[in-house]
Amino acid sequence: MTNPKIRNMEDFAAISGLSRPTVSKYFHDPSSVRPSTRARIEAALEEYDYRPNIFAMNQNRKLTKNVGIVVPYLADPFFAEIVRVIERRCVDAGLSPFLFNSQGEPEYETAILDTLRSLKPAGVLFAPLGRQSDKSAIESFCRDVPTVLFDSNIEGLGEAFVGSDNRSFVSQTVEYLTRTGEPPCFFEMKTPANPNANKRRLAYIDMMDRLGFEPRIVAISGSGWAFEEIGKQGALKALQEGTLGTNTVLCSNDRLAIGFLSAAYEMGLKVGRGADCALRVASHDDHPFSRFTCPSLTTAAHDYGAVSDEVVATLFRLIESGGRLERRTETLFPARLIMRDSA
Amino acid sequence: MTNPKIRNMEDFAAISGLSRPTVSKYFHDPSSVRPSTRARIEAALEEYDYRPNIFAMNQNRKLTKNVGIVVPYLADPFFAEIVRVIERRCVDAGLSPFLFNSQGEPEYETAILDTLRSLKPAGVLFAPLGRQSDKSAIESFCRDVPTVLFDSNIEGLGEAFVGSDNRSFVSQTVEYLTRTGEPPCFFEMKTPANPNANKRRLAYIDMMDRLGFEPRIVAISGSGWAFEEIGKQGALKALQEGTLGTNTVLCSNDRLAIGFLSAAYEMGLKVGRGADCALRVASHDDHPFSRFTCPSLTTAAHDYGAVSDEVVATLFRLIESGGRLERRTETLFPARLIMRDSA
DNA sequence: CATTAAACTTTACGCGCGTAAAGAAACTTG
DNA sequence: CAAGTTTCTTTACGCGCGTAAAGTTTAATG
Repeated sequence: MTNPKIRNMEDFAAISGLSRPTVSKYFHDPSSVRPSTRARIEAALEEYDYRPNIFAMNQNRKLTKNVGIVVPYLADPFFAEIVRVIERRCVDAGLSPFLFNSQGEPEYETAILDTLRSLKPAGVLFAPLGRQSDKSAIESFCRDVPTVLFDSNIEGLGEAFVGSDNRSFVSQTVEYLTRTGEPPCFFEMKTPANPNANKRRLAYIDMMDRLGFEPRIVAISGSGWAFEEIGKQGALKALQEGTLGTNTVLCSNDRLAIGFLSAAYEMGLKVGRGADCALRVASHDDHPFSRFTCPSLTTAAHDYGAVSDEVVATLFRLIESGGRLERRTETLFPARLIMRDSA
Repeated sequence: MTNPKIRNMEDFAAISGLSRPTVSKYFHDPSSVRPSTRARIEAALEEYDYRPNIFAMNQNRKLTKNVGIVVPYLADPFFAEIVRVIERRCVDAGLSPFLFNSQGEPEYETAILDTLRSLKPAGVLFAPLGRQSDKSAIESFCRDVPTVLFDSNIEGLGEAFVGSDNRSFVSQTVEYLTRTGEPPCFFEMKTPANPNANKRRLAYIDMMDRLGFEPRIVAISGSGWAFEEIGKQGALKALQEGTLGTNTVLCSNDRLAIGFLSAAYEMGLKVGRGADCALRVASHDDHPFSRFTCPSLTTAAHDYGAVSDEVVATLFRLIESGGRLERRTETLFPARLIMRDSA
């Protein structure tokens, strides 16, 4: 079938009876050539499975079609899920997504930015580590490469930020919990890595104040990204020492809650709304596994679809307007309360 | 600081007082130049943060330092975890890992292979979808690109396979369960996507035969990668209809088991070893979350570390021997039984 | 059918680097 | 210190493609 070996675009242009610049134009944008020409190229493409050399292509293009996606911790199903959606959208739009995982480490994050810089991406979707991030490295990166931040905002950096409205998460859970039972304490890590955690704590305090209740923070120790384990140990300790001060617990995020539920189960404490239950537990994020916990977790859900859509849409706007936006926008999506069995 | 703008290797060689070919050699292998020369380059590197253009670099190199990593479903924490370790090893070895996610779709998997081909990687670590994979596409890919398969084997393809010994998983769980209680039924999807599932079923049947028990397969319906949901629905159905035929359930994998436990909890069935328990549930994989289920899950664990190590070691051997190995090796690691509370 | 715009061909240059060859300079060794 | 070896410099070419300019063909329009 593939009799004459196609070594490059020159060869391929020859066998399809066109000139190389025309073929080059086609690969840049198939609709930029006459339909009849396009048909000829695509017919040839069927027969000889030629693909332009990625490296040579990107070397001279002012703007590549590469898109960088950087997340702080890919083993967290929350990010895995968001990335899955974003990646697909990019491919559908003819872009080449390159996925990077900071693995919770600032040095790694900075190294990724360096790599990314030399990939000359048309745009980057970047969820920073947060508190631990090397701000100056990110700042310099954002100056050179069109970047959309998501999940964790860093004030003023990047061309735009897309994320969820932490206030909306907390106000809904706190409102629901106070309305249906005891006011909740707030269960979180002492030194959270993610800025969203801080926003949630502040929103909790504010919300409790507003409703006329005394805020009560249960800050557990532990660092890193093993949130479930940290939550479990923290919960065991808090439950044994009785430091919760209420029968209602609002966890900062679902992964901590998963640990909490595990601890409660081990201690024989039944969690839920029923009269026979010792505790109510609610949380935030709608982690992919939160519907399978025991009991299933009442939580405030990210609008995954809307966030992903907006992130990608912002990226496209950014690319189309040549890498810079008029002004930095911050888009926050509200949460949706999901009532399950845990509270 | 960076007064003269460094635009390319030429410029950089000039300011570091060396010739471009020498600098080029350094970037190819820092130890290939005299220590004093290396020091000069690295000093200059400190001052002017030059990085060679990735695209130009790879264009002419016969062998790039790129490594492709392809997994079937990244939102599965099992893969996320393995990838995390593998990625790190590659970076430490001076290779550039590129991560790809097949997202459970054969077309996507094939497209990734095409992309990967043009990335001219030194080697590829590839966990295929399995049954759904386009075998001929993979075969052709493996002919062109040095590939190590992992997780799912495809007979004869790739230069090597590294995975876990399904027989070892099942024999340990079956032995343990039969020894300590009723013989287990085997809970699995009717049409599993992954070939490991088939091997586990066969090992179960074989093991039960050998121990003189009647094998009993509970095959639930459902397709795709939402294993927890499939397991939960299947478990609800099986428990309501009483089709298990025993109080002991061995799930094909942890994600199904997570669904099963959720179903049991909702039905008020207590799972565990105690006298007050209605069911025992065990499984395979040691999924990152299996220690946080309620009750915590008794399971047979992959030796994540050993598998990752061996995968990467095989890749390095493959690269060093120029992309081909003398003979195709298949390395299987045994499981380790982890007794927790569910059985 | 003439006019004009769009699409194409030809020609040519450049991107940033790999890499090879030949000779000069710097290190080793006895 | 001479001989040999390693490392470096100089020179030069090529990779596969982007892209620009100028000229030619094709299609669209009145």
